[in-house]
Amino acid sequence: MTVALGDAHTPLTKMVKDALRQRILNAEFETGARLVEGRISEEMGVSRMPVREALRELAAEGLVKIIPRRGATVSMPAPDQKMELIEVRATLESLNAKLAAKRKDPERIAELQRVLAAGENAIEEGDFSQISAHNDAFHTALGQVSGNATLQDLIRTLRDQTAMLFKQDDPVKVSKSWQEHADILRAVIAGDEELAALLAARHVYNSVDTPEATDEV
Amino acid sequence: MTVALGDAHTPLTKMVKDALRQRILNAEFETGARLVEGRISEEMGVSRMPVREALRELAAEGLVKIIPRRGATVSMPAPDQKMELIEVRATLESLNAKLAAKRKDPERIAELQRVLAAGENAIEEGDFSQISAHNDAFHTALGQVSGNATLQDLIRTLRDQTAMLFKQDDPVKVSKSWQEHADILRAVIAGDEELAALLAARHVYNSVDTPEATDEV
DNA sequence: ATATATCATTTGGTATACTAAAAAATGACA
DNA sequence: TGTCATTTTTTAGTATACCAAATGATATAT
Repeated sequence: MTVALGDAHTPLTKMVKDALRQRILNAEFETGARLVEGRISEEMGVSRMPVREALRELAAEGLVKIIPRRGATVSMPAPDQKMELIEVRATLESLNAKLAAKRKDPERIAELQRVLAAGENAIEEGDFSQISAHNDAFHTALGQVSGNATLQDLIRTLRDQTAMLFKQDDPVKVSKSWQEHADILRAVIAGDEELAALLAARHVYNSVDTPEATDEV
Repeated sequence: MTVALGDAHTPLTKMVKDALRQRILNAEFETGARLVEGRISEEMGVSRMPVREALRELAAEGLVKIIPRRGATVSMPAPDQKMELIEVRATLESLNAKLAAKRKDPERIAELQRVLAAGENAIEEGDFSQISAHNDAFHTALGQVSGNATLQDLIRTLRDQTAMLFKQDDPVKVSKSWQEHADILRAVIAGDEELAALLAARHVYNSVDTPEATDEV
């Protein structure tokens, strides 16, 4: 019984789950890789149960695929399923922006503007290390404005599921992306629901990491 | 160790999950009721583990709420959360209809028409016992036409979560509802994406079981 | 050499046992 | 009589144990 992640007071399942999610999203486990309960539990120094539960929960989120009596693997969405995910995600992000534009709660908007500025700053200074954190922050803040918590949960899940499709490493694309954030924000502030919705949807499609940079569609 | 649901070959977790879902949706457990692992496992004649997993899965679907060290309860969405759910569901059903109208695969459409006719028949004959089954069939078939499996999963989950808001017992409403189904289908067949989307969204809002029949909003 | 049958190993499903947190009950004191 | 401390009971979290299904390996027969 190696002590590694064990002890500590928060539910083990949660810790295991977070650790696994991290490693999956970091591509530390490649898609399709088997996630054997026993091996992971041993490695993390916990029993199989928390691992098992964590895997189930990740499966519910779509990051992991479980086949009865076969075990868990890192799920690899088929190409057409990727499109499906993006389609759904675009729709929900669109709704999110629309709701935000409808409510445009001043306080939250101010917060949103701070986050936006922080992100733009980072880019100007060429600091791309925190980009995905800034990205998260912006989208979270936007979610706060829209005020639909249920929607936020769904979007977060979809974001995780599609994370690997949005590898942001090209500086040009990143700054383009933040330009779009600013545009969305402007539409929200103006209360232009339709424009905000449109821009948000387009933002998702634009952010997809296409193998080669094709501008035409 | 009472034999009740035990033995049988499909994973126990699934059986327990389905049984619990059933009972929750049938309001056999009222919202807010505690779902104690030990009690349920005893009652169903299985060990706590499958029950535990089933509860977790139901929690992921939103039917159950779990608080660490406190256990599970039948989740009762707050009034404003209900609106959130409906808003999201309407949006996704709308996307679904839109995609269906875009693809309008002839075979699937034929199937859809059969389901629609069956439902209309049942209503004409005054057979309301199978209404929710017909409803499910129609929406499932429509999902087949749209072809986005990911979307179907999400919609199904949302449908379960909002099931209690759509108690269909008023015959007048039921037949109205099927009228709307027909309208949606017509739009899909015509390939009119926008109309299909609009009607589907409206259909969700119209189907909400308002305590008293207020036509104005 | 190939195919099939048998066996061993791995691994997931389920049960049981133990621990510790939280809730309920009890009792002491003001 | 009400409030607080203490004990008891309940219940969720975790670990371990066992079984059975699935997979891979080996041997045997054709």
